Amino acid sequence: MIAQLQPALSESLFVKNPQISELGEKIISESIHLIDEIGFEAFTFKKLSTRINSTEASIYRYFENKHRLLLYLITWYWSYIEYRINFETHNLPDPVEKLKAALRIITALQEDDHNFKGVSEKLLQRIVIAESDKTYLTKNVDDDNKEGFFRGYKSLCNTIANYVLEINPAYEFPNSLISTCLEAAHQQIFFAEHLPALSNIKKEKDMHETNYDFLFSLITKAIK
Amino acid sequence: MIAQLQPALSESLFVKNPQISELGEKIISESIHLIDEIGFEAFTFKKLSTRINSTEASIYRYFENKHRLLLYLITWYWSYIEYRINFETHNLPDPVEKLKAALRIITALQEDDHNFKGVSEKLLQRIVIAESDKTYLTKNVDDDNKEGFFRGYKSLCNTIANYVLEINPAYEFPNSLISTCLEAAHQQIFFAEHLPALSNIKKEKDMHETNYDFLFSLITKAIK
DNA sequence: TCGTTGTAGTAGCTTTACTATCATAATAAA
DNA sequence: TTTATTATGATAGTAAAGCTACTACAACGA
Repeated sequence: MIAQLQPALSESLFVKNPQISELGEKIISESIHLIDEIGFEAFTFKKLSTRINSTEASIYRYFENKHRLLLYLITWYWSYIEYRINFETHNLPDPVEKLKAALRIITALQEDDHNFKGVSEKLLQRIVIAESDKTYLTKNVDDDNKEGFFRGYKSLCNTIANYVLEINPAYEFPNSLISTCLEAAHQQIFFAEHLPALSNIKKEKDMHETNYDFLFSLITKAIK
Repeated sequence: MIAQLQPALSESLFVKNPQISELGEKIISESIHLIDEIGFEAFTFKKLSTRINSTEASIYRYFENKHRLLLYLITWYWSYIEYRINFETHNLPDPVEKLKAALRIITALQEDDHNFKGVSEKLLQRIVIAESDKTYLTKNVDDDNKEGFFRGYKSLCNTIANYVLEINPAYEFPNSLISTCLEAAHQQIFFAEHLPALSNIKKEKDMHETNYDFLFSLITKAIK
């Protein structure tokens, strides 16, 4: 299981694999907490280092910069989601059921199941909601893409787009539809919490269920 | 016309109104060029000041920081879009036609029509595509929202959501649907250009038309 | 026990983000 | 015409961010 959860990380996402040393693990688990607390802009290696009783320079030995660390965390999250989707859809013959299962996993509030030492899936989901778009909204997208940093996200999008094509092979925009919904899946939660005028999802009662309903009906009607 | 295009900017978006002085206008027009060229992260008041032969301190007299300047630009863009939508839909009785007109304006490649001195709508649209999400993806969203900084965007979303309700008063998620589509409208262009695996819109041929088709069919099917 | 390698810490540098002070030119009010 | 106000510019300074060069040391295999 843990081997599965080691994401197929493009070699160059890190300078040195953080999963093989104690310091590396502390960097990962504490960066998740710190980014969630203060946000990615205010997050620095300096702050992280004092928190884990280490030094800035030591963290730079694992990650070239904080942007790469964020990319690592987000990539980890999506590969974890894709692993769970593959697991859950494995014996489902009906593509509609596969689509439902995938959407359930994506929209659900993640619980910490301690699959990997120190990684909080719950906090990671909050980071995905608030920070994931920043991984690609940079002037380096094209280079980062060439390096394969977005492979995990693209793969997830493609997996689900293929369910769509199984349901309706004639639908013209499967990838656009799914990327739109993957983005909306976290955007709508963010809007519900911070800009409620932009959403009909209410913060209080089963926001994640409502989000699922919204997206599932959006997809199924679109591809009918 | 120009009076109309002066966006209803919340007072506190700027320290001093940039529209009333030559320096202010240079700050606006050149910041658009500079942000488009080097991206918002690399953009600094220092770089902007040397470019307009002024000083950092002078720019700080207009905007508290670069984030507020970005907010100003994005707000300007959306109020310009809403103005054009109001203008174009003014005499349309059919809500479907209003929806179409709005979506056309949003998805179209903007042309510079020199409505306002030095402001390039074309470049502004590119900034919206690449940078607009960064206006709200911060730890300050709630405060910024209380200050009314997102009023323009929320108003636009609401205007179009009302067309949706006119078409189908029973539809449950008008605001979620439209905010999803407003976001997708620029995301899909970004994906087409930088992460093509996430989109079926091809960079070359009438990408904006295809984007319109994708979004229009998405909305109409969703609310049927 | 020597040398290689891996790992972490110290110290420094440059840039960013911002503020404070002073000089001066232009404009408006008395 | 003098005076006050405002707008910009010049200069300098601070704290933090982002990054790098250098050094220390422990573990290990030969």
